[in-house]
Amino acid sequence: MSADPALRREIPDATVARLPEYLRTLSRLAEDGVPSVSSEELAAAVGVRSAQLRKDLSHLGSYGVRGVGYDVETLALEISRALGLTEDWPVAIVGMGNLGHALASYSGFVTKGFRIVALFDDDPALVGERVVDIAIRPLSELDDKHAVDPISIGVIATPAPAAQAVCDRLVGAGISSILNFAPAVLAVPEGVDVRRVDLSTELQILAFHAQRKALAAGHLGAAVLS
Amino acid sequence: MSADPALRREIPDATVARLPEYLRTLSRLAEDGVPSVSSEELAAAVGVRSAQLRKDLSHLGSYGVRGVGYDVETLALEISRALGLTEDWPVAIVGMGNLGHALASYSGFVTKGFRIVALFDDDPALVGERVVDIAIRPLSELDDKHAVDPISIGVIATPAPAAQAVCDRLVGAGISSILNFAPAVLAVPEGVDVRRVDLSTELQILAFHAQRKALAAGHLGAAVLS
DNA sequence: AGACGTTTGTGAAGCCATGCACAAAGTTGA
DNA sequence: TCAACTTTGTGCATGGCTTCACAAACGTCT
Repeated sequence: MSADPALRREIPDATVARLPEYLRTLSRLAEDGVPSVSSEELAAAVGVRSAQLRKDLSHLGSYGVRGVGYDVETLALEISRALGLTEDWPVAIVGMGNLGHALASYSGFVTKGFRIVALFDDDPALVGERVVDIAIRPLSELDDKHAVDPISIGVIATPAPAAQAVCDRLVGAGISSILNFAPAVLAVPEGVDVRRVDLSTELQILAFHAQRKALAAGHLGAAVLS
Repeated sequence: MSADPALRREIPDATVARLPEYLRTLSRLAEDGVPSVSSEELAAAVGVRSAQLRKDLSHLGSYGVRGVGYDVETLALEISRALGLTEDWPVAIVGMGNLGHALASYSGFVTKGFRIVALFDDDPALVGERVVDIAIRPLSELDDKHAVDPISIGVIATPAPAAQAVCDRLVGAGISSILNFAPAVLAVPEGVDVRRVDLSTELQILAFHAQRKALAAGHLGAAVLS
């Protein structure tokens, strides 16, 4: 009757954001031959409260055994299913500068569930070069349906000024999941998901806390400014 | 009397996370010669609600003019001050593989407030190489106080297995702000800030939503599983 | 079989963040 | 000078996430 809670219920965004972390830790445990974990142990390894872990997992279904814990293999599989990693997602990277190269050869990319199927860059000096056994092509070929396999996820690794135009092309090609490394806010139609990863934003957040600590610790006056 | 609200009041983390975005947009407006913006305009450019923008800015102080809006230059300066970007933060990158190279030459790094002062890698094939005019050195020199300028922020761009050991070294050298690109949870003492940027986590979150969309759109049954 | 110890799954409470709606404050024009 | 208009700053309500605390469920040992 009731099939898969993961596909029926609503899973909170905050929970979804933590699932990859749980999965990574579970995979490591599985490699080490650990058969099962308690919520307390797993939570400690990931760095969250055990109650939070249990509540997160409860959104996927009831895969634990009371008095025992969770079977590592089973739980890893269920999280994979919830995240949609049981099927392969074809990924394309646009912008093959330093960052694009790093992303393409990043091992974590290939792990599970994702497969790079296309690399794009309009720089003639880069077109034709092969990275991880895939030739870099000009972005114009993205529109050509016959030249490109289906793509589920587009990664933008271009400079900021080019990001919006690239994004429009990706959306035009039917891609509705985009990972944006360019420091730019992208305008997209309804139904398209954009996640942004920004190095300088992260640095600035660190700087804020660093400043806070510096002020709290040493010279907590520093009022002699204006 | 009351000096700087940014240094006195508590600024919510959620607000701090948005300030860099506001700052980036304001900088672009300043370059374009725009003298002032309303909360409505700025919010639209960043992609948030105007009420949220106003509430965020209210935590820094009262820098707007009713009936007019915010002076672009002034607001940019105040956000910079709140984030601690009026002084330079020396940054070190550990792990000069593909990602480390990309980070070192990433333009956004140099923009404002941050300055790369050291590059480390223990691979003999990399030691000595110069990137952005800085020579790569072995990590052992980090401990040598005389060989390294003060460092405020450490960036970990190593493979996951090495991350914890590198982190321990950074902390041992007195660094209390760490940006971690390795897919690993780092254990650090109280008072040390770690922010993690993980590509595969972001991809997995995208995959979750993509799966959700696929199920909702097409075959919303798919119950023929178990 | 039954009692005991352990761990899950979850109601309930508290907390933080978001969004609304409006008074206060400022500008512009007559 | 005064009225009309614009936009900020904020009290309040709403919603979501986190944490607590405990009953229900399971295995184990006698």
